[in-house]
Amino acid sequence: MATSNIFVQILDRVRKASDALIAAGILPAGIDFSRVSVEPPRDPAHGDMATNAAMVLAREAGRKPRELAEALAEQLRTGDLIGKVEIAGPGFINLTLNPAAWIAALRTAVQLGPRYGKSDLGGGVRVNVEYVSANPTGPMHIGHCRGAVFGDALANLLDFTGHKVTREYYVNDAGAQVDQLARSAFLRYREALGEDIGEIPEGLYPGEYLKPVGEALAAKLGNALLMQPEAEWLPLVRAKAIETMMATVRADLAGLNVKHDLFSSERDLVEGNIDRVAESIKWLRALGCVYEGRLPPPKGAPVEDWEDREQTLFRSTAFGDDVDRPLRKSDGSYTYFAADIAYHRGKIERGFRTLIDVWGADHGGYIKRMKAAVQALSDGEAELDVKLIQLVRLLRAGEPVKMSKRAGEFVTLREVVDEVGRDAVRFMMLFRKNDAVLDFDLAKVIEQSRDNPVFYVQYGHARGQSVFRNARAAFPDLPADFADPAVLAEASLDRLSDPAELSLIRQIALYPRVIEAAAAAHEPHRIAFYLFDLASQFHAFWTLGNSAPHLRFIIQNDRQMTVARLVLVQALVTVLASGLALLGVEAPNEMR
RNA sequence: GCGCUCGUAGCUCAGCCGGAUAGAGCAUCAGACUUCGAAUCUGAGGGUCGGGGGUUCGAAUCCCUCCGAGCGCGCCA
Repeated sequence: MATSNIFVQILDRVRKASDALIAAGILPAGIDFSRVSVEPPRDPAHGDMATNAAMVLAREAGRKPRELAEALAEQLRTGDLIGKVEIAGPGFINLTLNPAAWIAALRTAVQLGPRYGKSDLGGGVRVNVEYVSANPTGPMHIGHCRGAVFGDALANLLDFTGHKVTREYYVNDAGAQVDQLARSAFLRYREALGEDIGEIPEGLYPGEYLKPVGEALAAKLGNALLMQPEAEWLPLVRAKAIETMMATVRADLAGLNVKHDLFSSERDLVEGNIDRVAESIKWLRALGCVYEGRLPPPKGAPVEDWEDREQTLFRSTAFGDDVDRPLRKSDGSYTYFAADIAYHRGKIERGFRTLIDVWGADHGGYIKRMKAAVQALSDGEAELDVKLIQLVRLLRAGEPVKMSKRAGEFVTLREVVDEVGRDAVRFMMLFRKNDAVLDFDLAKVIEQSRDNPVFYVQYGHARGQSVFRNARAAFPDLPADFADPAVLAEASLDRLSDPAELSLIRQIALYPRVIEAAAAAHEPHRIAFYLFDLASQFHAFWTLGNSAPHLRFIIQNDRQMTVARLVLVQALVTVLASGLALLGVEAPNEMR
């Protein structure tokens, strides 16, 4: 796939210029080109693009940056892409492209349509993205949803950039929490049989969402469970409760349009044919990464029931962690970490060398040991990137929404989606860096104003589509498809020469670069910010038409100009729709 | 005490794995509707990028240190 990233195309030109200098003996052969970049300058007066090549290569070449810049500039002046080459500051080479180069970029965008911005950056490498992985102990709330949307968008983005992505959900269906879930459900079962259960005891789940589980059990089994000891009824009730909760979670995710390829069960790791946790520990022990030993007592907040005892430890300090980490609890069962090791080992065994985990920020202290485990499990060949998702503060018109976790009263994801819509939730969750706290204001996100970025961007798309509707009324014989190469070849795109038009085209041409950077950094929020900027430029250009009628999209007596402008609008809606699709947000044709 | 994530305009935040004179929105003030959607746009004021060192041709960005905030610190997940 040839890149549609015009910055990469120009970087190739710079590389060719360097090659020419190598041939001329001005640069040494095999010089390190890796730090050379071509980027848009902050100040438009510096041209369309700037390269740091002369400054970066100067040292190794043993030449002054400006002198080298002169030599490179001379080479860059050849060819038809670049119109103006200037040397500035300490050795920047500022490039101004010929308008034809921008027009070509515009044509590319329209012609590729939904494929514009796609790249083979990932080279088909398999990437495992694990996200949500919320405990099946209740419906999803607003906190879970940010990680869900983030993971989903990141997976979309990686897929778009040539990675083979598997989307996973790790179901924590083992351990003490789901046992407590089972006990809570059992109370609801007794309640359903007519018993007065009073208050739900501390430590259990008080939410009313478990009532249907109790009722279903009562309807199906009558009072059969009441006679049994806990050891007998618990697995049964637990399975029913988990099944019901996971069905809820899946429905909640579907409501957000968050997709997963695979739900992996923690319980299966232990209760399958093979105890994969024991197997993983044994395997690591053979490598010398697991041993029996003692840990120093924890610092900071004193632990009341601390007892010094020998235990099974993972040697995470060998991989940069602060202390070695226990794999078994005092009752002999595995720690969460031990199971997670087995789970990640499974990912590696399935062939993944790039792992991405999306976690809540409160799990930050867990990163080092998990990375250490992945190092040990893969002999250093797999890489784990953990994306921490900061907390969401739910507001209504600036006031915090009251929630009491103890009473089981929290605003569920479903309620939020029902109130403000999936698009608003998804876009806002991505309109912030993942590691920064996010304020989500239920009142603001449904505002129809510039203050609300969701609306602002979607309105940009709708406005673009309205141009087509109006244009077809004015010129009934317009081409059906502006992405048709024949239409594009015939259109007089060189008439798009106003500075405002070229500025909009430049922003459109930036899209592939933004996509690649966002994918490389695992930061989908960059797309959201880019779309906001793009919409902003479009709205600005639109308003120019108010006072300068010749800059309107539809020129009644100039069909040729109208077609050229429609191609520009086509590019705009193409990119807005593409970016919004990556974020999982609708691109509406009208906002009414 | 240690570790992690942070600290950018009055407020909310961007700042593209080191680039040139640090950007946007809100708020404030001043403007643009017989308009292809004014649900929008234009302009102005507003900054020691928490403080201080260091690396570099060049630092909001990398390193050290201090200050401040949030999160975490066997046998919860």
